[in-house]
Amino acid sequence: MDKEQEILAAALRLFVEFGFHGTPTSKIAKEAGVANGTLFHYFKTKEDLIVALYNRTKESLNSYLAAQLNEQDPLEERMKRVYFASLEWGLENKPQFHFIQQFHFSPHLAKVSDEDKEKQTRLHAGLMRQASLDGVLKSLRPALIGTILGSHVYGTHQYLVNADLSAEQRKEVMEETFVMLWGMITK
Amino acid sequence: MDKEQEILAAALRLFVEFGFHGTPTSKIAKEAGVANGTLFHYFKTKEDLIVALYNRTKESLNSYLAAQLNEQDPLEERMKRVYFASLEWGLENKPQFHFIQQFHFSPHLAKVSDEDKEKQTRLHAGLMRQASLDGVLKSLRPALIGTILGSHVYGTHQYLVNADLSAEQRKEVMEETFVMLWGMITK
DNA sequence: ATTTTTATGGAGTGATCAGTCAATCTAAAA
DNA sequence: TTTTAGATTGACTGATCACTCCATAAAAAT
Repeated sequence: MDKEQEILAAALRLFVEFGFHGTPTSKIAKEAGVANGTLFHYFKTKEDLIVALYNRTKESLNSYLAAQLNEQDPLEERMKRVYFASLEWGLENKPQFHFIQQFHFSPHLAKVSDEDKEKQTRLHAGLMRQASLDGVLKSLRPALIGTILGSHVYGTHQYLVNADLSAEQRKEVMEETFVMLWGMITK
Repeated sequence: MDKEQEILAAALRLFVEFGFHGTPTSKIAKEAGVANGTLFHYFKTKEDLIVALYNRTKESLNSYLAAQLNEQDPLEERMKRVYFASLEWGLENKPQFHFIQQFHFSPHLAKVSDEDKEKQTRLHAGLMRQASLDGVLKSLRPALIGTILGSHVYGTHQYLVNADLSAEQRKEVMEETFVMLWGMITK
């Protein structure tokens, strides 16, 4: 792992534990095993570092989701795959998942460029568009469905993290909650 | 409004706009129209201020919900009332609602006492308990239902805030999403 | 009326932090 | 071999910040 990656990884760990305020850049550098100046060689400011960490984390999540997707599958199957994969990624990457939400309710959110935002929603937007064309969804405003879908994932993830269950029980919860979700948004 | 209230109100405004990090206590004091020392007379530390602000905000939300509740109503009606009231409170108090979520994903969450936590969940816990006894809910883990319920409210609120709709349209969305929610958690 | 407690002010302080800078190292290009 | 460009270091700095402290005023208690 090169120094840039080390810095990002260290920052993630510390931000989740101590918050943006609570982690000085000096501690990030020390935890990453690099000098203070090196951090600022890679990231012009602390805020740049925070935003870059967010963008790369979302990129990582999205490429994981994309890899799980089979274009031949029918729509419901693909949606289910994305749902499961999101939760699995969240369970395998708890700090990352937490960081994403932490970031969403911080003022740094405003610093994400439109271009990056578009990249980060492309996959989901595509699925939603197709579902709309197929006419399987309830005739609700698409944005409403999207938002509710997202919060359902976050909510279920939160439950899975807090109640530590066996692998089978977890799978069961995912199945149940997907059925709930699907029933909620389809005709 | 006394000085303590002024300080809390100012802190809320600034925290939502600039984050916990981005708002120095000196700015809070200035915005509240009090001296620096006065702030520390009421709150021993900045963190105390943040936690107190959270507790009082939740208290305000909960007492609003409690006021809407009619003990004679049947369970579904009471749940619907709480659902609607939560969203209405959130729309009337956007910064407060945002602050609550911002706080949830901050390390300050750990500083909320068990006693305060219990107070803040009492109302919802009571409704869930009754629903459980009545046997109207799906036989899922209660904690799962609770979590999903909460995130459904947050998600719907987020949509309502971003898509600025007329009062009737908002009401409609609330109706629709409550039906979705109710169908999802009941047998 | 006197004492005690609480509220308010604001200048002051030590610590901390984000970011700079000049020096050194590395390695690849010329 | 020499040059050049980027990578890395860590001491340093100016600014900022949370919090203190003491003076004073207002209110409450005696």
